[in-house]
Amino acid sequence: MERNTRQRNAILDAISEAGRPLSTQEILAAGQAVVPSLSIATVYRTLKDLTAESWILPVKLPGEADRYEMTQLGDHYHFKCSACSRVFDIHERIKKSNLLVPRDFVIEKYDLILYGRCSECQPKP
Amino acid sequence: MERNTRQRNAILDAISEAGRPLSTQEILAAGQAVVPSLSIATVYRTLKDLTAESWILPVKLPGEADRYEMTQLGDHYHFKCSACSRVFDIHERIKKSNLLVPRDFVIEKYDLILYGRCSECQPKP
DNA sequence: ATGCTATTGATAACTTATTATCAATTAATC
DNA sequence: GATTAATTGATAATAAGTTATCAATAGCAT
Repeated sequence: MERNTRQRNAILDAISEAGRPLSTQEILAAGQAVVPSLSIATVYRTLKDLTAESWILPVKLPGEADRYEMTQLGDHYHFKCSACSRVFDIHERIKKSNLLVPRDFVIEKYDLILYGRCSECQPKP
Repeated sequence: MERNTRQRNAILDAISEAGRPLSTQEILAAGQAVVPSLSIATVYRTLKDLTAESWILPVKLPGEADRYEMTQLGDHYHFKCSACSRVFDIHERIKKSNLLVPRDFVIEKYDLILYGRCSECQPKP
């Protein structure tokens, strides 16, 4: 892209300020809070551009559409709340020595996805 | 289902003998080796039935269609070869103490997916 | 402020995986 | 072997997410 538009800024701001991966619908809603006319087509277009320019990265969970987060977050994994469906970043690493595979298999990377209840979704005592 | 058909037997045999999760196309190919007329519609129908009867389970990887494996395998995780695209079972566990999340987050379950090269797909030295 | 053209918004089209349809086939019973 | 209804095969239909289309809008340079 060559022009600085309100839509593009709103989308990148939404992702940048979320602190967790956002779905396209979450990005649309957050963007429309700033630019009410924002359309889902522009969201997809802009996500594609921002991804190509390495500002953001897709976060893939099994059976779900891609979410997006800023690239500079470094290695981490993800926690999905089974109640509110939000995904959170977990900034911890697993010791690679804990990842056992048969000899002759070589690990290049791995994804760890945790499922459970986030702090806001604990069952009432 | 109420009848014992060659198609159903071929599909369940394929999954049972594979020793790893199979995609619908792999199941179709393996089944057609026994029943050449086997159609993809029958594969999907039978997978649905076998899943409902708990003979098999879907294996979900991010961004990919479900694969299927036998249910009795117990807890384990999966390794996908980036060269041949096959998925293998890894019968190891992670120590739960290695899974750190913020306080007030409660883990219910997790998926660990490894990516790399399987023993048959190592780069030539 | 004007003009040019990239970008947007609305929606149709597309994609890939899966499911529904229905005539033909076949397993199970007699 | 004939009967009958469940199952199959071929293909159309569906679903959900994403992309393409194109007239209208709005950045940016002048």
